[in-house]
Amino acid sequence: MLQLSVLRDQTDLVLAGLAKKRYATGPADVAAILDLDQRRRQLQTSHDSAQAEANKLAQQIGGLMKSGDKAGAETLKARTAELKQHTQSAAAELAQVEKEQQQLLYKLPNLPHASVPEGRAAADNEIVREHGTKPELGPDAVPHWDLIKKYDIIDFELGVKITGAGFPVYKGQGARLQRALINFFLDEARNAGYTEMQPPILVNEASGYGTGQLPDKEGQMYHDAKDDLYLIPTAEVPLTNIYRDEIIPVEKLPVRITGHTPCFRREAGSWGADVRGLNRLHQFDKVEIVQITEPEHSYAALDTMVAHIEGLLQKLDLPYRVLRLCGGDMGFTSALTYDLEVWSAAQGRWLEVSSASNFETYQANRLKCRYRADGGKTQLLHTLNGSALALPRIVAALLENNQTPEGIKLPAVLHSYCGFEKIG
RNA sequence: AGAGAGGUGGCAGAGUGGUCGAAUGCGACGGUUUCGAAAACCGUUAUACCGGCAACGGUAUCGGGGGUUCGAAUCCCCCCUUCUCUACCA
Repeated sequence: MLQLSVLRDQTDLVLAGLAKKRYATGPADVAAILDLDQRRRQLQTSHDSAQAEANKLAQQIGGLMKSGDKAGAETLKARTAELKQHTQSAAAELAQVEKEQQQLLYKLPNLPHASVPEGRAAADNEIVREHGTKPELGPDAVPHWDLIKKYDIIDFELGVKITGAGFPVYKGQGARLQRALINFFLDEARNAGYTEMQPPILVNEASGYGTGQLPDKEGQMYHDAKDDLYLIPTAEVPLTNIYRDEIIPVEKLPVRITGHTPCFRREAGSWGADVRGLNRLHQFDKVEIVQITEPEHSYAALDTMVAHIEGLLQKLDLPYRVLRLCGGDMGFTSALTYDLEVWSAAQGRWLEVSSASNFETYQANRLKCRYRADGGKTQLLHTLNGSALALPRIVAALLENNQTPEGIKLPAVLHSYCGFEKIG
């Protein structure tokens, strides 16, 4: 959520940012918010001064009652009745105005960082760098959805039977590979200074609001109506919400945490050729890294996160590229996002395996996640997160890129984690 | 899930309708003292919003929300949560 003070004091900057993000109704929404803000402040002032008078009178009435001056007390009571009417109507209108303003604020996306390229869609994203060489596969090479059947390591039909489409069953070496990757990613994160956490994978409504999944995007999450809990779409939600309503002591900064969780996405619609096999699932595993930093350090932190993720891909020997997302393709809450994509040799295309973002104060403002700068006023922190990494497409690339007639040869770094060197 | 008891500031813990943003203690911070430290003493020690250039003033907040009242930490209702016992389970 954008800060009101920024909307007020830097309106032009906000409008330019919203335009870059391709947010159509920016000017109208901002104007409406500022109008409501003016009204809100008037109401607040009027309410507060009436309440102040009423508080004084209440004290005087108390004094009169004690001294036995019933008549005097009654006179003052008449005045408090008037005041009460005023404060009540002002409070009611104030609540209404605040609610409207809040709803409009929730609708506004974050402003993009200056380095974010202009653009509307994925084709406009900026390729920052490419690393590694794409493997040359033989003529017999097949996509991962054929490989998993050949080696019987991931079973989609079985998942359909148990749950439904998009919930695969990992079997034998497939299951062990999953566990190996999770352990590898967590160990790497820990070695990079992230504290490992195991958060709940169901979250309440307040947490959904904190990181920006709610309102408006509830359709993308599975929801348990009976207990009003949401299955997390990413560990970002519980991990970041650990720091909701916290004033973090400056010596504890930066916060660096990591966690592995299953992730659940309803992904309504969008089925087709691009989403075959492991490319898009309703349930998948992911290791997430989260940082919370002072504002002046957040972009350096984002760079270290991207470097960490690149290190993982290098150790897995996967060719990858780093993209800086354009304004139109970025997430709603992000100020700057790098996507990392690995080359899927048999599909002949890039697969997104990680997204690392700096949210600046956008989430922190919703979360009320603050610190105290130099003993002075509290100030909003910057939140960041990145996938390090999401498993399914990594698995897809590992299977496809490393297929040989003798089986799938896994990268050396995974041998001890898996307990085997090849699949098949 | 059933029964009972609780939830007060960073922590502990008073406070059952009136001047209570809240006693007291601990902790933390600043100062006096000291060569330095401890001890002692003095002072400070929440968050948000509104007004103000500021100093400062106002309002709200005693788990959350609503209600009664001129006035609520205190009374009433709903919800959340913690503990004890029972039930159930991993």
